[in-house]
Amino acid sequence: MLELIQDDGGVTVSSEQLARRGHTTAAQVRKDLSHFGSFGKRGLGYSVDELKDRLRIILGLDRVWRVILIGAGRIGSALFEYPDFKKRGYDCVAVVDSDPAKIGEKWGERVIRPAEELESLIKELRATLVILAVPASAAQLVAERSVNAGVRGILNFAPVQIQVPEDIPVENVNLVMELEALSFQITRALTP
Amino acid sequence: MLELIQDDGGVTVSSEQLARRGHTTAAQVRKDLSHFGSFGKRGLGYSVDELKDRLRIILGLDRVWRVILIGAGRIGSALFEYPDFKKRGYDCVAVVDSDPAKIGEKWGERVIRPAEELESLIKELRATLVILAVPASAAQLVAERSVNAGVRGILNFAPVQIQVPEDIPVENVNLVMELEALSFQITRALTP
DNA sequence: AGACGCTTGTGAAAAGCTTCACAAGAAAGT
DNA sequence: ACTTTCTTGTGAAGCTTTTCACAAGCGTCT
Ligand SMILES: NC(=O)c1ccc[n+]([C@@H]2O[C@H](COP(=O)([O-])OP(=O)(O)OC[C@H]3O[C@@H](n4cnc5c(N)ncnc54)[C@H](O)[C@@H]3O)[C@@H](O)[C@H]2O)c1
Ligand SMILES: NC(=O)c1ccc[n+]([C@@H]2O[C@H](COP(=O)([O-])OP(=O)(O)OC[C@H]3O[C@@H](n4cnc5c(N)ncnc54)[C@H](O)[C@@H]3O)[C@@H](O)[C@H]2O)c1
Repeated sequence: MLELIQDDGGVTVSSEQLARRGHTTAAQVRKDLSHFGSFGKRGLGYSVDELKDRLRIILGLDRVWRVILIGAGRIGSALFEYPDFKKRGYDCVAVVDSDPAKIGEKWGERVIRPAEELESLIKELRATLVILAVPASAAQLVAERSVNAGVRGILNFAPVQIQVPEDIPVENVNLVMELEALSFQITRALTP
Repeated sequence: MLELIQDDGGVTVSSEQLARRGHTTAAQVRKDLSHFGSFGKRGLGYSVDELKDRLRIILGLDRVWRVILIGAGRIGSALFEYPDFKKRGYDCVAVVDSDPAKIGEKWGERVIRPAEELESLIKELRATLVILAVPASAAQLVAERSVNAGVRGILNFAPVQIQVPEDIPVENVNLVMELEALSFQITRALTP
């Protein structure tokens, strides 16, 4: 988005402009940014270059995150080939699966590794994140093993609530719930 | 989740129990449920059966929703084979794609239809929801066409903000953002 | 029937978040 | 140098959500 503004020839951007694009208000943008220091110029706005740098640092995007994909099934393969992860700094350094038929299969540059190697791969490759794309029944165990091996965050596709220590963030992707959210909004609109 | 409680032999469940499982507080659960009427029994809790029925109605899950999948690519094929959608009342009644090489391909019971038929399929099959699994560049146009043909809600996988009328709910699935949320939380924990 | 143990439903208080409003600062023109 | 025009940063006000606290209700045991 900031790139678009630069392409339009802007070197600075006001909270008002950011708000319009981000479906929010100018005051909100300023409050949010002020939490991370004050780097806007009064009367002018924010330097797009500086804003990009700051956001990169604030969001922790100023480095490449090493990710291990656990579960080489349907959703796993779609995710593996999703180019945006790499583009945005998430490097899938390994894929593991428990199915002997899949182990050894070549996916692009990577070979599917056996699930038993999960801990050693996390340590050797210094992976910080895992993507959990295994059946719900396996999710809790695999998550625990990952955390014990040193993983710092989990993106969970299994439709279960995973229990891990408080300081390990977990983001859940529950597509059924997203559809249910749509159903709810549609239903509510009809019966107020 | 309510099924689990039933399997454990519970016919009623207290707000306290619900809260523990749902990572929230008992007061919160009661407030939420009280918005839809008061159907708990004091001293006892909520009847699991009744709660299930009520939630089904509240969430609009008491009917089957007809969904059309737009884009038979990597993520589209993973979603199509995801059994939980059907199980939870979301029936994928058609798949469309613009790629001539894919049109006509058989996916289970369905045949991939040409993208031009989108409007007529929505009308004929009375589809209420679409899942947008097309490249970002095509998403806005396809969304507009869907809404004009009568779709009431959109689950959008393309990494763009879609503009549709206010009364059409859109749920966005942005996996890169989920990873960035993890990165942010991890980074923030390190540098307070 | 009455006492007791639990749990809901709901005002009221607290906390959190958003919007308002404006002094203060930065550039550009006069 | 002064005025005008923008726009930030931030207390204060306003609003929403969450938590607290407790009377009222239900079932059970004696
Ligand atoms: N397919 C989808 O569109 C979709 C969408 C949302 C969520 N999900 C969820 O994602 C998970 C995977 O779904 P899927 O459709 O890819 O299923 P899948 O059966 O195609 O793939 C699961 C893979 O995990 C592997 N696996 C099982 N146990 C393992 C373990 N202990 N360690 C490592 N690998 C193991 C299996 O061998 C298999 O290859 C499920 O929990 C599902 O509910 C899937
Ligand atoms: N692969 C993933 O894991 C993943 C994850 C999140 C989001 N996404 C997003 O989902 C979308 C699809 O991703 P993908 O990996 O499946 O891509 P893909 O290229 O594999 O599939 C896209 C499909 O859409 C079809 N298509 C293109 N234009 C169309 C149109 N106008 N009407 C109908 N069909 C059309 C193409 O023929 C293709 O089959 C992209 O926007 C992507 O950013 C993908």
